[in-house]
Amino acid sequence: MPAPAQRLIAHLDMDAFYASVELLRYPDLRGHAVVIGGGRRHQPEELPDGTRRYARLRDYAGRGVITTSTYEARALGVHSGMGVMKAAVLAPDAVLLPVDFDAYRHCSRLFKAAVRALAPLVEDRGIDEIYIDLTDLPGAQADAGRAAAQQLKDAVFTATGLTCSIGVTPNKLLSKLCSELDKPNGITLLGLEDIPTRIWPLAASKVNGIGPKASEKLAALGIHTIGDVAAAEPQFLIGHFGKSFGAWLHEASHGRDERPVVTFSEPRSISRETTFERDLHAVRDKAALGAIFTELCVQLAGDLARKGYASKTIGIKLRFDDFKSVTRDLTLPAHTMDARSIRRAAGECLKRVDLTRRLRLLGVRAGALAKLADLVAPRVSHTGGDAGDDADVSGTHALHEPRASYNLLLFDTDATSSR
DNA sequence: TCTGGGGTCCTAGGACCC
DNA sequence: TCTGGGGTCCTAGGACCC
Repeated sequence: MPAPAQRLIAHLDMDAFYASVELLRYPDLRGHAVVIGGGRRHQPEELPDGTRRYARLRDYAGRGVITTSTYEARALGVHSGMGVMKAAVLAPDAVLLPVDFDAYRHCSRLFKAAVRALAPLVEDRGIDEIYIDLTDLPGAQADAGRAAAQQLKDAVFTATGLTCSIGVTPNKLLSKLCSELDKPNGITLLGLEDIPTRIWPLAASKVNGIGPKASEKLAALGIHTIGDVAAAEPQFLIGHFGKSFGAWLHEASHGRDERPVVTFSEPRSISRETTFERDLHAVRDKAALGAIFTELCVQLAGDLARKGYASKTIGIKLRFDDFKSVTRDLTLPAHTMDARSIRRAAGECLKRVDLTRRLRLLGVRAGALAKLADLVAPRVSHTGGDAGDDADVSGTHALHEPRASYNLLLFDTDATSSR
């Protein structure tokens, strides 16, 4: 019996994506330490002589984190996730630019379209990275995907003017690891036979799925590299990390991963949240908090409508001044996409939280989503008053196990609802 | 001077039903 | 006074990722 052909999976990761997009429009910053992040209010200023004046990290005051930085800034120790104020200590002269998601989304669409034109089996992994299944791409197997990877890089550059790094291996886990190995602007190919020499020396934390907590726990057990994990007994890992995660650690460390490239998936939740410029108190800042709360619900309702979903479970998220977070949620009798219904459900959730401490973040989430089209699928026509037709429709539904409730709460009729 | 915003998945206990 | 198991839904928290 012939063995099934080995898969050929690519992971494509854009190089310092947000920062690189900014350099397209501010080419004079090329070669400089540039950082993207913070709040608003630090747009470059166009001067009469045609040059620009940029904000520097040292000028910044307030909350906010670094979203991305150029490789020059990273060399100074500035990394994404770092507080801007902390980064300013390390690199006071670095240029600070505000985040412009519209621009990044535009470039994201361009590079993904360029890739799909060459290889259609693409899995979205956020704004700046994708997996691509090259297994059945004509000619790709001949050179383990090298020529295909180069073509993809060329196409991305032609479409956007941006570079990326690509890893090509038999699965997603290894490809994700490999796209990092020759960054920026690199191609890394790897076969299963290369795992001991090229994968096992890497830190365990490089594996997608081994985060800070798991790394720390592994380190406490004397396990630092992926090879250390691979050398551990599966039962030892299961004993310390549980049946599911422990077994996965063992498989992952040996480079085994059967997950397919998934070209489409329905969203599970949609949310909006905001961190306040200063911490707010439920009583003393009631008005401000209430306005923000309502605004989040209105935005969320807009997102649902735009994307064509209704939600049956509304939740809130609070973060207190001590950075502790809590969530509460409420499942409704029917799906909704109405801002006032969302606001009312979120208000019920809020009542279940102790609001003694001041708040730094408030969020609203819509879960248990159903596509609007599925909810209203069978015509709801009351024009003729044809009871027979209606009965027939609902009978069909009872038999066919509706995927979602029909009872879509489109409008809030409760005039006394809180504001 | 701390730490954004948008997601996914997993675990675990209790309710409730058969 | 003792004694089931399984399945699903709901809720809360947490790890992790981009």
